Amino acid sequence: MSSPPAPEAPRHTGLRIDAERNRQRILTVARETFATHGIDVPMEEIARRAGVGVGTLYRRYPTRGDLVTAAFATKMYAYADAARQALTDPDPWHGFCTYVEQICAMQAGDRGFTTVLTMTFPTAKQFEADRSRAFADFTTLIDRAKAAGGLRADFVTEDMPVFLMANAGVLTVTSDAAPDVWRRLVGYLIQACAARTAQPLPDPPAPRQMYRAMLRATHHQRAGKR
Amino acid sequence: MSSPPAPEAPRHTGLRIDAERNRQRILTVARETFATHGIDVPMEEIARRAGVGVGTLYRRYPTRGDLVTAAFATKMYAYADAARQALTDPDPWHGFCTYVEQICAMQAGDRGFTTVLTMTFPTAKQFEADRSRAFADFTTLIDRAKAAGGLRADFVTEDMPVFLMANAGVLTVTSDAAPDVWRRLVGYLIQACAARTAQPLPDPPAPRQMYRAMLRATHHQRAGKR
DNA sequence: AAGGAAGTGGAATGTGCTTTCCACTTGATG
DNA sequence: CATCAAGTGGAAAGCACATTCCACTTCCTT
Repeated sequence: MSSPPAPEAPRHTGLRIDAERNRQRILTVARETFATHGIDVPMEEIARRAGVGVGTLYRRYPTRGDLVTAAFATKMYAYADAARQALTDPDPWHGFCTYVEQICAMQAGDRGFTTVLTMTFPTAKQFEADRSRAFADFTTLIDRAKAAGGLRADFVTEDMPVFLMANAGVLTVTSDAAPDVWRRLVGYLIQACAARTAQPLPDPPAPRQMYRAMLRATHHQRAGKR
Repeated sequence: MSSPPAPEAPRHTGLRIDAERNRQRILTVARETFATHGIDVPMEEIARRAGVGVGTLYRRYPTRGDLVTAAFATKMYAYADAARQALTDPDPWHGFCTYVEQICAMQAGDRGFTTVLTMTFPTAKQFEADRSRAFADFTTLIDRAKAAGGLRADFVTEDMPVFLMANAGVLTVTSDAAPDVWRRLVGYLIQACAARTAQPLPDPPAPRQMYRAMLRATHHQRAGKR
């Protein structure tokens, strides 16, 4: 359905077949568990659900970040792909709106991904490459949408992560008890992006700043470390 | 500066003076610590900083929720008061915008309050009474702002907590590295509230739903419990 | 100034999670 | 089918935090 080959396929890992089978089980379980419980689930629980010992889990994925990026690799690819796809929409403004909704919907459907989209994992090469690709394509998307006249001129690429953080905030509180509330937020946000409405806005963040913000420790915002 | 008496004053607590002094120290320290580190700081750390033993802290405030609501009582009062004040603005739309900005700024200035505004504490009577008063006055505020023509007709009271959750999401990620980003979000949100721009929105949440969402356990969203 | 109620600190206990380590098992290879 | 590198599980150690408990101290009363 898209251009480059999806990063699926049972690529040869050089592992013994039983080990590879375990690796797959771990990934499958991690995806499910992160989706429903968020990326902070105990490593122990993932191991248990996957039917392996914690030792096995740790040997394959020494840090939580390694497991997270491995588990979300394909979703991250899909994320990048969505921007590429949005570029093919004949109506750039419609493409923009659809894209924002679609990504926020991806967040809404996966508690882990909700968080992952607001963080960076500097050591996960492919992962961050996908994010960069998404950003690059998104930048093109907004340029077009501005040129075509739908999108306000002062919208910047960095506004997208801001929207994702806002959506994450709504989702973490409401996803159980009021699972559609995020749509309401996104409705407001998208309307605020329309050129038609534009009033001046506070300055956008510098890209460097956003990067640093998203860099926060994997083990979520731990309180003060003295 | 406002109508009812602020809940400050060294009201007689029936405690021995040394005990009362400790209680005050605990509250002061809790306010500072929650503000900079969020409401999840270890009880132990608050006790240490206040120069008391954990035992003392626990006897005075048996649960974290008790301490949190005690520490934020005056801020909660100020929160409610802000809505009351906003009603005195001769321009209802301006009053609305100022109010939303002001509350979001309160969140930005206090990591603990950021979270507190997205939760309910059913057992803290005064605390929840203040919240209700804020909601009630806010409802009046939006009715006026709609009547005066600035605010879109489909804005509802429940949108405010949604905005607060969104802002909380942005703040938890950016408050260290990019502390002004929340202003950008709020800029978008407020513009989206303008009647001038209004396009149909997804349905708002039911009040009951929002309540349940904000009811989540005090010990933050713990992962899965099996 | 003495007695007792009120208040205190912090050691102790318990829980939940991370992370390491190694004796044992299993699949691949000749 | 024997060998052994690769792989495994789970016990154990360590850490951070919550929460209880009670021998001791401090204030207040008379």
